[in-house]
Amino acid sequence: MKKIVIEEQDINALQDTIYVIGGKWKLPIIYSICNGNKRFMDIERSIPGLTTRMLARNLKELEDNKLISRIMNADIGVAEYEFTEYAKEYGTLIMNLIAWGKKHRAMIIESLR
Amino acid sequence: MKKIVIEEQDINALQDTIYVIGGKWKLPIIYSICNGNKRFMDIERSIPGLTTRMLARNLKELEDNKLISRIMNADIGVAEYEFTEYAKEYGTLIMNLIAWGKKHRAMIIESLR
DNA sequence: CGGTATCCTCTCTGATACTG
DNA sequence: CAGTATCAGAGAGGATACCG
Repeated sequence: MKKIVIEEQDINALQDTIYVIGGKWKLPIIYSICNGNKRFMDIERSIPGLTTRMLARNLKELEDNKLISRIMNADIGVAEYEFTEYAKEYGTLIMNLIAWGKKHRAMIIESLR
Repeated sequence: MKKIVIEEQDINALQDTIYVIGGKWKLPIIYSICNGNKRFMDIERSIPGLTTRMLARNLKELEDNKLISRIMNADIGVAEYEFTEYAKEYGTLIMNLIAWGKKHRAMIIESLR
């Protein structure tokens, strides 16, 4: 039986982590950019139900957290969004979260049978 | 340069994960139980600003997700909450999230200087 | 095209009182 | 002690119109 020991400051770090990728649209947006969408319009159209207001807000938050970068291409007059190298370093962590989510869902479903 | 590849169903798993430990009070509550608090009153008093309503609701959600278990001790007339073995299996993941949160915070602070 | 501004709704949260 | 019930406020999110 393992023992969990967490310090108070860790809780703050953990809440920060969750906040950065939390909310209704952050992950769908990340997913969309993963799939090659770079422009505002492309991202917006790739996510059903997402409004321009929420997209603008969430892109700004992700940018503030250095997970994506906004590059204004003056030549062609459009902005492009892409992942930062910083974001890419955390692919493994994301994968761990995904793996946990899948196991968790399976466990909950099993427990309801 | 690493490439991130995420499937659509992964996004759902990820949102589930975040939902389970998201919100304002889940992590402080987990932290409190970590520190040996087992009874409703003890947990409530250990977290400034937490109301009985939110504690009751969050304990129920954590219980629904099998992360904690509620044990009614009829002999002494009190309920006790404790982590499930299931929750303990994911200590490593929690630690990874904490580590990420700390590095992330340091990076953001550094970028603002 | 790539956003802002405005208004509205709805959920989450807070304060407080009450109960077995 | 361990909650539940009720009401009210704040903030996230949605619909739509407008702007450089």
